[in-house]
Amino acid sequence: MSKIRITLIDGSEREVEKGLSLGEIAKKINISLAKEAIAGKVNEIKKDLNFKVNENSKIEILTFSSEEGKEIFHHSTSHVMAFAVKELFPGVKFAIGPAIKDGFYYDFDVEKPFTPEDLKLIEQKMKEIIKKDFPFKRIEISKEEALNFFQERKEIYKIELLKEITDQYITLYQVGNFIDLCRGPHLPSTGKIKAFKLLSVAGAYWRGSEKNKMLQRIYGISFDQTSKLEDYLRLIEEAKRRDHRKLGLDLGIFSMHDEGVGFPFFHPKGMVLRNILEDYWRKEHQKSGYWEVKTPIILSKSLWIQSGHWDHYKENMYFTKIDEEDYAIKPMNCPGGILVYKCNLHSYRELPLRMAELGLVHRHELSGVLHGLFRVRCFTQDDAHIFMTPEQIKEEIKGVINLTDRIYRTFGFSYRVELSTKPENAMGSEEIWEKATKSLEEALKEKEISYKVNQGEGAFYGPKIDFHLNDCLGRSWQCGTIQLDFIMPEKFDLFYISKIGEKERPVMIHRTILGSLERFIGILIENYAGAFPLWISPVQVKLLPIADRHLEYGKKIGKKLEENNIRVEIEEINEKIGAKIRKAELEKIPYMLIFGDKEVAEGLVSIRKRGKGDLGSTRLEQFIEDIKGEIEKQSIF
RNA sequence: GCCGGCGUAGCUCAAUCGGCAGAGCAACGGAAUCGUAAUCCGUAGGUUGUCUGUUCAACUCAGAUCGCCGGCUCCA
Repeated sequence: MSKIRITLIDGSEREVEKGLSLGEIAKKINISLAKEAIAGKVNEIKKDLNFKVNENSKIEILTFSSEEGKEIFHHSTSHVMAFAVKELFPGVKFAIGPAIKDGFYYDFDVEKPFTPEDLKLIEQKMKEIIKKDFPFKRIEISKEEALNFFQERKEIYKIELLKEITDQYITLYQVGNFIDLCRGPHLPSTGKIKAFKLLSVAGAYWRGSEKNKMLQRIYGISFDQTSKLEDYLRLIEEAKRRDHRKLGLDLGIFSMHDEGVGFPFFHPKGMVLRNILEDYWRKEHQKSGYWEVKTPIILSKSLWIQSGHWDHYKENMYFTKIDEEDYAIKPMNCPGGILVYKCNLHSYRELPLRMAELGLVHRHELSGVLHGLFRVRCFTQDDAHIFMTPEQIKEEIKGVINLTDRIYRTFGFSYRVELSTKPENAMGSEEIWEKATKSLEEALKEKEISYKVNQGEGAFYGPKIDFHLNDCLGRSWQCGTIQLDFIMPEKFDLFYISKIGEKERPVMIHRTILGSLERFIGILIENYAGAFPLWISPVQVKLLPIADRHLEYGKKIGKKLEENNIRVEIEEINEKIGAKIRKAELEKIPYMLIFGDKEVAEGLVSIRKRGKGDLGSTRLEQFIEDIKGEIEKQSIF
């Protein structure tokens, strides 16, 4: 029997018999690898485990621990779900059923939407299918045969998909008696799916377009081990426990009301938090050479026509009338900033001119997208507009990246970066867009930051870099954005006087770092589960007297703490110390100071740290010194 | 905006087939003055989101409407 050479991912080579399947090769490499094998890659192309290798190749065996393996695993589970749905609801038509970041979904066209009870039935059926360990069979047929096959079954969505495939041969996959159009690869058999759960049903448009029919989408997740499913479900529970909408209300940070849907109300504790963030933000921006401005919320329609918002952003804007004249509530801060720039004649010596604004903008978002502080109809952008010469672009962008990085780190966030290019409704020439996009790319490359490109997702006036924060549960949130703009300066005829005394056109950067103060506060609440780091905690210290007669001492030390700019509250409720502690713990206050006869007599305080417990007693002066140091450090623990 | 689910006291949740709306926590009053996550007793709290209808009778059934939740689309 002839032999072939295979190269493994670690670079090692070995000789095997020609015509072995990937699964058999896996067994030769390592028996436990063969057990875990999901599919494989031959010369970078994903293949089923029963794919026979007939020539020298680079081989990789995929398991659940790789992203690609996981994806195949989820995708196969979606086929199992579709099979179950076919068994239980014979009339359904099948759309698409891909793997997604967390699990998979399948879109079905059904007469009646699925109910939660239906999900249980489907799960039950899936269990049966998995138990029977059906093999996934790959079928290769001509495009014409495939068309006939799906036409007979009136699978209109599959036919639509098929028509777009230009390959001569089409692959189908069969599990039991469910045959689906699919590129594969798949698990060898359904028995590999050790744990799965159907999570939710939701309406979803065919091909994501509002113009198309709404289908029923079932979301699910699956794992190769039961314990992983349990971990995942725990994570979902944990996320629910941290929900900023609930915590925000409980901790007195903000509230929402029917009287102003999408417009958050900030409560006293929330304002403390917000003001701390703003103070910190201002300090950082002063250090980085920014000036701060404030521009009005309502501005004349003519300004929005000139800026292009009237043509490109009207759907999202609110309007009003003043003295019979049309006005708009600002959805962005840039036109206001531009008017400030235009007040003076600017020399090249002033550039780059960095103008920051904590600007309150209003945007009409569709009612269905509103979500706590994460998605609102009015929010405060930590905006800035930088006016500069074309030569300064790259350095300025790098400067913004540095500032962003520093601010995110302060809160303990890592992040990833995306670059969005020219959208369909863009203003300005192809050439300008190309130049702008290139500057952003170059800055990222020089900073050695890896990024993902989103084709066609830029703003209408320019390409952008987006920053996505990762929180402690592994979720990500869009916050910062850097948008390069050659168009507004043109529209508003901005200029500066160059070295040789001529008028030159500046370039603009629009940028945010926190993104929206409101959203950022929501993220902080969830990331810290409401237990804020000391330096941003609305209340830093709670004073807990053992008995009523110690209240007076408490007021004295409260005053001393206040004199040292420490945010303090005293507990005056008539309760036992255990109850007072419990209350303070639930309020997630970082430090509790407890004092009774002993402390009053000796001028001490007993320190209790949130989540940690009793730290013993110390002199008040010592505590003040320590806590001031800790606040100064902006420690995130 | 679209699809589905849900709206009962400040919060968390009960109320059988359509038959007088109830509990815990919180609040308030009182007793106890207590040493590191809940002391005990009492009081008050409601047009069951809103409107319309069916019915002898509606928290319960139907329709409309507002809001919330999960998604789709969109996004800071």
